[in-house]
Amino acid sequence: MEKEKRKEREFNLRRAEILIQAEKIFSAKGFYNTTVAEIANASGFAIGTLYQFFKSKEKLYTAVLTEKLEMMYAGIQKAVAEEPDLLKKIEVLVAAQFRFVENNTEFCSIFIRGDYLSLSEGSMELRARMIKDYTVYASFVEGVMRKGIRAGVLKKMDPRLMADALMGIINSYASKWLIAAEGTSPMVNVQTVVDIFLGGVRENAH
Amino acid sequence: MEKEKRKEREFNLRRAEILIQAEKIFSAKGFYNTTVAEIANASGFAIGTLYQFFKSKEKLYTAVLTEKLEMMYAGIQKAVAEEPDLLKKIEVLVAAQFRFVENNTEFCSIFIRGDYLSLSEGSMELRARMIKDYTVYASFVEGVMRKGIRAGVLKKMDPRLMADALMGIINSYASKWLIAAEGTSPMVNVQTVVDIFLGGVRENAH
DNA sequence: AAGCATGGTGAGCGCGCATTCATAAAATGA
DNA sequence: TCATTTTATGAATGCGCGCTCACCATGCTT
Repeated sequence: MEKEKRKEREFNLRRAEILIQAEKIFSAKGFYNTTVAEIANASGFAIGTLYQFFKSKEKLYTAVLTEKLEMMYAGIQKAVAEEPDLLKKIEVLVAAQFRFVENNTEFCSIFIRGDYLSLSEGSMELRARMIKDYTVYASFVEGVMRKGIRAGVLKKMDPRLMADALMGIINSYASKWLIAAEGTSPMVNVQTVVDIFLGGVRENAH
Repeated sequence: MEKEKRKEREFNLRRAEILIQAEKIFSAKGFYNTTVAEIANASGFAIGTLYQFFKSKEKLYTAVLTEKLEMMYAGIQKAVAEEPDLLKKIEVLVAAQFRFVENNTEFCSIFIRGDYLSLSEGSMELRARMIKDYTVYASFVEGVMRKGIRAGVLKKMDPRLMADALMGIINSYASKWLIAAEGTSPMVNVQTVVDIFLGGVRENAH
């Protein structure tokens, strides 16, 4: 029946609108200082209406967090997979991550705040899911490193430790940019990250 | 007057006991899921008594966070200053930081949780102080890099970006260890961090 | 157009918790 | 020992906010 489809489309539109507003507010004030009334207000619905889309404030927060995060991980993995050159894969990864941060500052602020680490009881679920998603992604990065090692373009070293180091550098630059973000793009640092990660900072003998 | 001294000593002892218990609980459950009653209970005081030591829950949290953090920064800076060799300064820095993490897991968990990013209104104070302390520390690390560059042992590169990269790697390893911490010491990774940071992960031509 | 149903509404309920303060206990000192 | 100051106590208070639910409006069917 056609009706049903339209209904569903509208439902999803409304839901998406709520998610957008929630993202803005959670990003500005954090989970605990955001009220459901505020989100309802911003998205033009009554409080009760929100509860038709999301069972609880925590579920709403969970949706904001997980849906985009999975998109990000998937997008990066796709971009990296499409680059054949093993060393360039790393550059593509860094660039993809920075691009995502640049285009999703509010979302990333929520992520960095890390309120999901502190939700009570009920949402060990969310915590677990975030950790799982992260682990899967980290394993992917580790895989990139492993291939590099096999091919002889990267040093023989625990690929997981390599992956952690790269992700740490990226995270550091991204966080700094999110806090300071003065008109610049994080993309200007892609090459620096790659250079440091691949070649280190030591001035080698000439 | 001698009395006054004893009073003060006792006051500080009680205060310290409260801080220790608060650290434990905040670290386990986060700022928002910890109740003042719980802390009072754990430290063996009545609720009202806590308020003679700390004006509010936020002030208590602030004290837990800032007092040790300043110790950490000071300790690391001292250790690094005492090492004359410019390259070894970096190793000393990494080791000092990891040692602190190992000996202060509860405190570091609170720090990593980052609830201080989400406190409302009143504690823009705390947020500002944390950022200031961090900035000062980052400038110190930057100074270490700058000296290395001047001396020709490090590449000519923005020393602040170098510092951010190093701190990012350290942070990544430290966080991972705090979450997983299975009997190992984070110290086993000092050399890896230094190696990656100084020499990168690229297999250079032979 | 008149019922019927589905979805929207927001005032109010209930609860959890930070904070206070009247009172009790302890310390001080004469 | 008693009067006085200082410190400890935890029941009671007040408030903020997540969530519910009795009612309303819109649209669909006949």
